[in-house]
Amino acid sequence: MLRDFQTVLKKLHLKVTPKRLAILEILKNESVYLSPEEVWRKLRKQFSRVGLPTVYRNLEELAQGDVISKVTHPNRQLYYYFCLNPSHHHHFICLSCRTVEDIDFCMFRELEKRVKQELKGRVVSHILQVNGLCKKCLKKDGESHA
Amino acid sequence: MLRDFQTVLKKLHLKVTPKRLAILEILKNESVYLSPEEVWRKLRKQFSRVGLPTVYRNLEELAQGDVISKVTHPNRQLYYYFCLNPSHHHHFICLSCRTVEDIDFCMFRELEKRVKQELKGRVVSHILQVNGLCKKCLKKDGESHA
DNA sequence: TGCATTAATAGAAATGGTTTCTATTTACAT
DNA sequence: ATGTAAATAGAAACCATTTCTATTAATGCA
Repeated sequence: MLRDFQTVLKKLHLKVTPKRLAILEILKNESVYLSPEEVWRKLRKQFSRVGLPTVYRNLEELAQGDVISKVTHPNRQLYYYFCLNPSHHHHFICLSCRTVEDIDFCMFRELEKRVKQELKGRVVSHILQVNGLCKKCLKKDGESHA
Repeated sequence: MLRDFQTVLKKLHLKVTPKRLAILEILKNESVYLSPEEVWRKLRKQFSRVGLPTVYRNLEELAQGDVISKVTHPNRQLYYYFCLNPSHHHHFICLSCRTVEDIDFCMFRELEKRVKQELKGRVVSHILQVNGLCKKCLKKDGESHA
C-alpha cells in the first residue's frame, strides 16, 4: 500500500516524504471529507511540529495531481478527500455526516452535446456537487431534516 | 420596472431602499456575474458613501430570497448575478468573458431517482456549474483556449 | 556510500475577502 | 406626524489561506 503511494508521488515528480505519505494515509482511512485543519490535527498526532501551510501545500499538490479530490462546501471552506475511483465521476455528499459517495452515472455527454447545439459554446469543465442525506442519516434522524 | 423590484422586495419583507434598488439595477444591466466588490464600485458612482458591508448584506439577502443567484468561482470568490428566470435551471459560465447563460434542460429528476434507488439516499440540493467558452469567445480567440 | 542539488518544511507574518459591532439614519405602518 | 424596527456607515475584527525566508531533508549521481 505504501509502495502504491510512492509510485503515485514519483509519477507526479513529488518527493516521497513521511508527511506526504501520512496525509495520504489519513485521507484514505476516512470515509468523510476533511478540512485542511482537520487533516492537520490528525497529522500532529504523528508529527508534533508540522505546520498548517505544509498541509495546505500538500493537499493542493495532491489535488492538482488528481490523487485526492477537492470539494467546496456551501460554507465556502475547502475540503479534501482521498478518492479511490480515478475515473470521471461525481459525488453525493451527506449534509449531516459528511460522507462522500461516488455517483457512477454521468449525464454530461448529453450536456456537452446540448451546450454545443443550443448555445454554440464549448464545455471545458463542470462542477457538480449533490448534497443530501445518506441512507444512514435518513434512518437516524430522517424527520429532523424533512 | 422599478415597481417590479418594489413588489419583489416587499414580498421578502425587505424595505425598499434606494441602495437596494440600485444594486438590483446594476445586476440587472450586467450580462456577466459580478463580485461583491465590483457591485460596490459601481454603486459608489451613485452613492459615494456606501460601504462594502452593505453590499454584502444586500446581496446575501437577495440571494436568500432567490432574486439573484450566487456563484462560487473556482478561485473561491463569491459572485452574484441577477437572474431573470426564476424556475429551476443551471448556468453555463464562460471562463473567458464571464457571461452567464441559462441551461434550460435539467437532468436532475433522473439523478434524484437514481440516488434514491442506488444509494438509498435523498437529494436535498445540488450545485452545478458548467464552465466553458461561449459562442463569442470561441470565435474571438478559439485557438488560445484549445 | 557520500556529495550536490533541488524540493520540502517550520514558523512567523501578511493577505484579503467577508463578517461583526455600534451608533446613527431611514423606511414605513399606524 | 410619529414610533419602531430595519438599514446603513465606518471601523474593527475575523480567520482561512498564502507568502516569505531560513533550514532541513530527499533524491540523483559519482
